[in-house]
Amino acid sequence: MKKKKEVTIYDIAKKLNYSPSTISRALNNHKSIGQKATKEIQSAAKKMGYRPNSIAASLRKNKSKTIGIMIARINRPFVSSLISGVEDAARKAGHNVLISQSNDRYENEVNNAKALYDSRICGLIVSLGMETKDTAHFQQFADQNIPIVFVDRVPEKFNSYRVIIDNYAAGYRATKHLIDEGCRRIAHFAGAQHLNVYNLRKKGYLDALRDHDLPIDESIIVDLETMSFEEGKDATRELLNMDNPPDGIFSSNDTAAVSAILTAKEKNVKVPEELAVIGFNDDPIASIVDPPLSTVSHPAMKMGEISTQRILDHSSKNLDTDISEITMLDTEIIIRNSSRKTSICELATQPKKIRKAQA
Amino acid sequence: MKKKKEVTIYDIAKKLNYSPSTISRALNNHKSIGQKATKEIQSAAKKMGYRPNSIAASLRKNKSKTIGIMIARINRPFVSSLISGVEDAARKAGHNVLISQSNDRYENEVNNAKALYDSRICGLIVSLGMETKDTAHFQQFADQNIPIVFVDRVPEKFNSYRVIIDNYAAGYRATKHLIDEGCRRIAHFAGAQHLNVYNLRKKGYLDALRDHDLPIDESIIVDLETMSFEEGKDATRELLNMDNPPDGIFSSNDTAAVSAILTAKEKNVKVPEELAVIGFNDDPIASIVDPPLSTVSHPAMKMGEISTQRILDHSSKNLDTDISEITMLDTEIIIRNSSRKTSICELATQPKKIRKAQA
DNA sequence: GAAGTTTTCCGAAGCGATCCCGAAATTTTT
DNA sequence: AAAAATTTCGGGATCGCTTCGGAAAACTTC
Repeated sequence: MKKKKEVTIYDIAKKLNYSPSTISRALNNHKSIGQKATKEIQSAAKKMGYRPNSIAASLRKNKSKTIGIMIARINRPFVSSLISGVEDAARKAGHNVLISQSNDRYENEVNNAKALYDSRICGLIVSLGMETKDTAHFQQFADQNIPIVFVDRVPEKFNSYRVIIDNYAAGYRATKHLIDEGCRRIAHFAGAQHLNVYNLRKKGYLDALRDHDLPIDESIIVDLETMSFEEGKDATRELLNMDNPPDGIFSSNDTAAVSAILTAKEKNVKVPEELAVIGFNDDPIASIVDPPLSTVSHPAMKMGEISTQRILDHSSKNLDTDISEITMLDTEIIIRNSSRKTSICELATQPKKIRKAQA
Repeated sequence: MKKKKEVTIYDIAKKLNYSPSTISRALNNHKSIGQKATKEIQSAAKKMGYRPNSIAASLRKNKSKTIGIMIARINRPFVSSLISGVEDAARKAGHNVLISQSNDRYENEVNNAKALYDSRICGLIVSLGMETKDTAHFQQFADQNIPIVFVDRVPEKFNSYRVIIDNYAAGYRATKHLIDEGCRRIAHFAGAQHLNVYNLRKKGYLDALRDHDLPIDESIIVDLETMSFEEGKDATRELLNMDNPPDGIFSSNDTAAVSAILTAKEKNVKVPEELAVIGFNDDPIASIVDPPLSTVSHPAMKMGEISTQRILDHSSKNLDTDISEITMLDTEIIIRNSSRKTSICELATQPKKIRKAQA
């Protein structure tokens, strides 16, 4: 196992007849080191193939430049875009990104929290898993003044940063849009209600119905556990088999919404004429399905960037973790043909943005 | 900035009247420590809220339990699934995963390599960026006996691990499938030819044509730079405007293939009757587009798991990096309606798997 | 019971960098 | 030219953990 000896600051020190401390400072452009010395040391370091050992630096400084991410599953459009945004922003600031996925299992989330803690991350970005109802496993970070940013799926109460969208407003507007298009009996695919995102979207849906004097029928409000394609399919079948089937569906995600469209087509129910559909997330499949799916778009990547910024700011300004700062971002309702009953029919692939859900 | 004092092994040592070395060993279940002592120490550690500092351990042991990933962009179906597989496997083995994306820029790839090196990862998993033609920036890892696993987009020559699919065979079979369905003039959307994946798929395409005595027409072989939706759209338009338009397209990814389907529909060209289409990757959009897209499926998550396993094995067996081991995985051709001209028409959403592209 | 084995634990030296404190060298001021 | 101020650099402790080599304690064996 051949292995080149790694070059350390001691090696450079010996070679140039400086002390290790001077080398360290010179490499970090410390002002107390002369210009010639700094230049000499830096070029020698490069020539010798020196590479800083950030593990050693982290240990000594007692803080790392690593941001941890906890999400349920990476391979989902929203999540991977979120992470992409985090990585971009972190990299620009010279930070690394450690990922961990819980696969929506609470137990994994707890263990991942430990693992991330043990590697002494300087900040944590979390989107809660499906099963998570308790947040005690995050306390250890707060105790050590490690900033936590909850994104999208956030807990009710936990002093920390929160980067979210206005789910209530988005749910309200999505529903209102269907009403505006002439729907009078709108079903709802609701997700796990202990999660803020699904809970608030449903609230928005309910209030929109109320405000427009439409009856609320619990039989067409379906609580889907995982909001999967199959669940959506089954739910749509049942809805369409009712004596009094709905003329619209507001689904809290695109996966279930797309399955609704496909299932309707299978049963020769015309979308949007007989069944208008609107989803949530603006996943790639939304613009591909036929007819293209109206939906609510999340600024996923931007949410990642902002979350990262919160952590960087927190660290640089040396703030305390017991603050509670909420950042609420705009959503956009994207109208496509799956819900366009009355409007003039535009090109299917041309999304038309209406005014923001949140000013 | 309140901050609970962190508990170290010294704190435990003082409290229980043991030496720090004993604490360390007990916590690691070292056999040279008595059972009662081990149990006593471990329970005290838990009670005191001790959490190991893996940074310190890494420094001392001169190796970390962190696997680095370099990819072009996270928010793509294939890549995010790959990463998901890596994370799952790594987590099971008690390792962390550091991610970095180059956004297909060579310069970023070089810088990310430095950053990952500086954090002393124990292994690297790479899928090359679009611009990357040179692999010198990976040499530093090999020099330190840090295993590198190239996945999917791999370099021609570099002693390391490689986890790939048989792109040639897949390209051949995809093309042959179109021929079998009756296509006689098959266009090809080819990606950047310095990348193995696109290069080999094209080779397979060419050989399939030759073997079936079909002419090769360079004017319907389109080199798309990024294989984006827009590029695919433009290319399809041009192809369909030809005096002698193709009756089939084999696209090296699904994005461009889907754009071909949508563009054809726009121009009232019937898919698959007048234009059969087959893509590559089996992205979620493939099964959603109408008609559903035939494609070649990658075992993305499994590729991630295998890559991780290579690194873990390498570390545990203390192997040398100058080996060259290739793992070639099976692909599956998934036939959907976008290419089903002759076969009995089955349910659109029912993929039909034909025999493996590679035995 | 003495000698040999085995088990159980400790001391201390690092891993590679950072940074406080002080000293030496240089420049500026009087 | 001496004193003061400034710049430039070095010594050495330290971050928290691991591990080699050895010693003390416990247990075997004849």
